[in-house]
Amino acid sequence: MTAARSVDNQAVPGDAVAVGGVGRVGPRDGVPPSGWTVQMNALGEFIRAQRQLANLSLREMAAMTSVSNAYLSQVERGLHQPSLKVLHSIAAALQLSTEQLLAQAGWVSGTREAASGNGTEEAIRTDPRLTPEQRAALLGVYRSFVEPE
Amino acid sequence: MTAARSVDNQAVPGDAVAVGGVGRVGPRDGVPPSGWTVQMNALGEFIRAQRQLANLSLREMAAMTSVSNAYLSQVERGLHQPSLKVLHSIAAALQLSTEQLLAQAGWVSGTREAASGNGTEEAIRTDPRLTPEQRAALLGVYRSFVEPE
DNA sequence: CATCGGCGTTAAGTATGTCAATCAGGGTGA
DNA sequence: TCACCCTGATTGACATACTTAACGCCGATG
Repeated sequence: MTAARSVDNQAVPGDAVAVGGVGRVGPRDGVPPSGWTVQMNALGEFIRAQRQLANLSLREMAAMTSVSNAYLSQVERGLHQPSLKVLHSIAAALQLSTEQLLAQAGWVSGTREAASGNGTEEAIRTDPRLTPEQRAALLGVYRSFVEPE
Repeated sequence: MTAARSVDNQAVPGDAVAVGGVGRVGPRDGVPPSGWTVQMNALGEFIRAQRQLANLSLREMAAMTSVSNAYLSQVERGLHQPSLKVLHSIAAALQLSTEQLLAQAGWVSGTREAASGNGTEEAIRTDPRLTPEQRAALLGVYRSFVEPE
């Protein structure tokens, strides 16, 4: 765990995936014909991560998306493939574009700018809400993260 | 049911489908909770057009996509909302990108540029070069900077 | 004419997405 | 302690996606 905020992670018996290991999911294109459940899993984990990052409970998100918390739970755990409609609502609630969600699920290969990753630097640099000192600090942290050595 | 459909035979193209101009209202709405059949219709028409353009019969396309011709027919007629899996197969068969199909269906808003300042948050959250922990940490710092309270 | 084979559509069945109600656990305050 | 309220997870009922087997129509061949 070691997340900044203690996310009350109450795993049940069996406790599936700890968020620790995976690292990141790369956008891989192609048509994985049978490796399907993998994508559901990746999508679910991504959604859960985003939701927790936004400090939303399942029920809060359910209210925003008009999707039942029960189903959201199942989607996040990779038990179901959500429809377009649901996916779209989720993206809206998380303030993401549908494409980004789809990219995470491995469905859509495009996503030019998100893949490069240096969009973050640019965003920080041009963020009008930050003071120069804050900008510098944030950039420093970010660079220390992404810099290999 | 509701065979409000004229008996016109399945003559191939040439028949004007001009049903009074759908008119693609605007890229403004997200997903109008109830007005969503419009998009199914648009998607279906687009698929049918593309298929005929490629000189494919429903059964041929069914073979390529591993989706039954019957279902393809219904999708093209706007009777059903295909799942991601099916949509992806269709896109492949028509040699289109999934994004193009989704765009036609009106699901992806294309370029979502929100200059309202949360661009940084989004960039951080979707940066593939960050681990989940790093994301959470960076986001925490950023929020502490811009926090209004 | 009759038969065959292709076309798109329909009917009925199965699989899967989705919801409302409920459960078990944990934190908080009286 | 107990009573609350909120968290995520489960269950059973229903709606929708999807398939297989048929139908009616048309053109080509015999």
